[in-house]
Amino acid sequence: MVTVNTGGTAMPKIRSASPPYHHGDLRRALIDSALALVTEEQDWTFSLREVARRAGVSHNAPYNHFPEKRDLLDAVAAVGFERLREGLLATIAGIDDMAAALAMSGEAYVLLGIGNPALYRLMFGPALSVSGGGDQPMLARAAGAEARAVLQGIIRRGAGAGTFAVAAEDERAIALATLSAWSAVHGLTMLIIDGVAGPGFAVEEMIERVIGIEVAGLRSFSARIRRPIRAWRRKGDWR
Amino acid sequence: MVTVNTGGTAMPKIRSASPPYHHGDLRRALIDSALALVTEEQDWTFSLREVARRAGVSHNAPYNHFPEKRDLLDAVAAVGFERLREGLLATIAGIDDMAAALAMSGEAYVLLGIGNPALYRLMFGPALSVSGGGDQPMLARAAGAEARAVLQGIIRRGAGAGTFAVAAEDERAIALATLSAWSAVHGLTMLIIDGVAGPGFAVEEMIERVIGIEVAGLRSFSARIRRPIRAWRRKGDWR
DNA sequence: ACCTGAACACCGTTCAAGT
DNA sequence: ACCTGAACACCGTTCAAGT
Repeated sequence: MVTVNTGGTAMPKIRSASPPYHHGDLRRALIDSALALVTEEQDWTFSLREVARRAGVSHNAPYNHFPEKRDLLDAVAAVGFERLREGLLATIAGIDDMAAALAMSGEAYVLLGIGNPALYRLMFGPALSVSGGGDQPMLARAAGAEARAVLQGIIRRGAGAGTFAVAAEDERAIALATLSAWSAVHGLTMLIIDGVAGPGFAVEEMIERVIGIEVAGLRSFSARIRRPIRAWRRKGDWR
Repeated sequence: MVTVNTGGTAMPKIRSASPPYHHGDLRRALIDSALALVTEEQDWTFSLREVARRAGVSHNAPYNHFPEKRDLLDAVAAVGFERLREGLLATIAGIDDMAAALAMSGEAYVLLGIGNPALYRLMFGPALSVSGGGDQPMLARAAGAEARAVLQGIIRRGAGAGTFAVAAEDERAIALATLSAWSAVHGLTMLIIDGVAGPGFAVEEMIERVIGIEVAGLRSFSARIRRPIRAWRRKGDWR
């Protein structure tokens, strides 16, 4: 049905290094098709066969590039994390006040997340799930770590400047403060996507308040909260 | 294959009000089977047919009680939210210091969540997703709102006592502060479940720090963070 | 090395029956 | 009202081929 390059009688090879059959890069084409599906359908539960259909290949062609469907999801999620990281970096470029940088990157984080909810869910859903044995997909994990490193850099620099109540040389404290900031924006993003944040509040209003409280906490945190040990510690309580 | 009540020749009806065929309550049995599957397999992507098999009925029997598979997931998620709410209530019973109550309930929240990761994912995953038209499942939404109300009650009472920097009569501010606390514990729970929080930190350590910063923020939050409007506001940027 | 087509075991959902 | 069995269209994955 689909005809390509019918104009030429002899199809010259673009490169001498024997390019793959179909596209220049079917692997990339599959990832792009999957990204388009996630974005258009607002749903990450697409079928591998549908991705193949969209890329114009048989339903088995993907197995030449991804051992399992999960590996394709992993690659798609990695692209999402790369875009997220680039968005955060672009947002904080040239800012010297790390409290402002954290607030702005936090806002960008949430807006990016809710801008493509299905992709965001995919990034934190099946791509990261461990689910037993075998070799795990690792692309999303690595890309996610690089995105988190942007936040961690802000916290570290702010700790050095005295902006946050974190000892500048204490990498563990810096990592924990980063986890706190990440939890806040990740949780808010998820709650907005799930439609349980609000209702009756504008997105901007929720972002501003949640991040404002987070920044205030990072500035003033010092005393250790009493940590009550309870029967709930036993995880078996919740079957 | 399965024989029940072979001892009696005549099977007497327990109630005169003509009970359903199989169990006393197949609907409940299906929910229980699904809960057992989620808990044992550590995976919420079970098939409806498997649930039916486990309950000892044909693969179509569930359709007499749930219009779609999603409605069963909704009911299962609702049970999860009810258990969560009960856990939070039991944790804070008799506590007068609302900062301590928030810290303890936050700790209980995360421990309950990571105690059954697949159920927690199910609660915030497919059960809540809106996904277009038609009548939505609403059980999980309602049960989730009741669980959130526990946190909101703590914030409201703490606002009245001057524990948190929230005007006691400002219900909108109370709701936003609750959203902040919920985002923190929800985000942390998800990050731990996904295996991206840490690594190298004990769960207790992460919980204590994240909740400590959250409580500190709720105590000291006042100034409005400058809210920079950026190109990122346009959601289309992140395709 | 890369792709295709047939095949297998499974799934969600529908439909025509049965009691 | 509640349940069963056959049927439909689909899916992920495997296998034997083809170039």
